[in-house]
Amino acid sequence: MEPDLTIQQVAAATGLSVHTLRYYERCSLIAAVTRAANGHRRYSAQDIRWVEFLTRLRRTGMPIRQMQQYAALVRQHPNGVQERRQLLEAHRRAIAAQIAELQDNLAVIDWKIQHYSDIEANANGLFNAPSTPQSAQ
Amino acid sequence: MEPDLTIQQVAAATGLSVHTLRYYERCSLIAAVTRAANGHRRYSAQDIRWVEFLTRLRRTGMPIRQMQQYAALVRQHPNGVQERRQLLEAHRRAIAAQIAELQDNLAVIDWKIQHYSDIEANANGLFNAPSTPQSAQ
DNA sequence: GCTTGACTTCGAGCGCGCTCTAACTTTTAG
DNA sequence: CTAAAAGTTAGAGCGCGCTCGAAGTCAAGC
Repeated sequence: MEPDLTIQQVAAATGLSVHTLRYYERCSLIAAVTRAANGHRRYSAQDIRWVEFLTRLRRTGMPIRQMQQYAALVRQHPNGVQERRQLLEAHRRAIAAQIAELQDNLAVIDWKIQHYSDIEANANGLFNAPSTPQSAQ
Repeated sequence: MEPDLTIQQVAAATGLSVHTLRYYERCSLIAAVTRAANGHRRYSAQDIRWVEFLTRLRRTGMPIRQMQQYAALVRQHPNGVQERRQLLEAHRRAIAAQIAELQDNLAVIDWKIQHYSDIEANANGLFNAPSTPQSAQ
C-alpha cells in the first residue's frame, strides 16, 4: 500500500493546480476521492495514474466534455473496453490531424523565416548590392 | 490588377468569418483595408495573402497579442526583417515543442488503445478463457 | 489559548478568441 | 416604390477551462 497523497502533493506531482484538481472532481472527471477522517482528500496511486492519463487527453486537446464521456464509460462499464477504445481511436485520429496541420503550417512559417534570412544576407551585401530593394511583407 | 474582394468573399476564401475579419482589423492584426465609395471593405490580393499567413500563425497557437506584435513590426519596420525573423523563430520552436508533446502523449494513448485491444481479444477467448479476469481502468 | 496553515465548499470572476445583436446605410432586383 | 441583401459601427455576450475569493473547519506548534 502506497501512502495516499494530499491534494497539494498531487498538484506538485501532476502539474495541475489544487484548484484544477477539485474542479476536475466537481465535474466528474475524477470519481470522488476517498477522504481522511478530517474530510481532506487522500489520493491513491491509482487516482494519480488516472489524473496523469487525463492530462494526456487534455494536453492533446480533448475537450472536457469528451473527457467526461470517457470517465463515464470507465465508471459505467468497468469491464467493457470497446467503447473506450473507440473513443480513444477517434481522439487518436484527431491528434494525428492536429500534428499534420501543425507540420503543414510550420513548413510555411519556415519558408518565411528562410525568406527573411535571405533578405538579411542580401542586405549585408555578401555578393553585391541588390539591384532592386527588397519588399518584404 | 486583381479585382478586389468583398469581405464575404474573403471569408469564403480564408475560412474566417466576416465577424472575425472585422475583429482582426479592429485589433490591428490587419491594417485598415481600402474602402469602396460606399464605405465597404475591398480586400486586395496582398491583403488576402496577409490574412492567410495570419491564420497560419493562429492555427499554430500563436496568441493574438503576439500576432499584434508581429503585425506592428511589419508596419513599423517595413524593410527591417530581423526582429520579425526572430519572432517567427521563437514561434517555430514553440511549434516544434507542441508537436513533440503531442507525439509523446499520442504514444501513451496508443499504448492504451493497444491495451484495450488486447483485453478485447482475450475476452473473445481466442486462445483460452483468461485465468484472471481483466481489470481495465 | 491562539495563531498559522492546510484543507473544505460554493459560487463568482477571468482571459481568450471570437460571435452576435442592434441600429443604420446603401445597393440591387422586382 | 418597395423589399431584400449586404455592408457598416459600437458594444454586449458567450463558451471554454480554469482561477480565485469568501467563509468556515481542523490540527499542530508556540
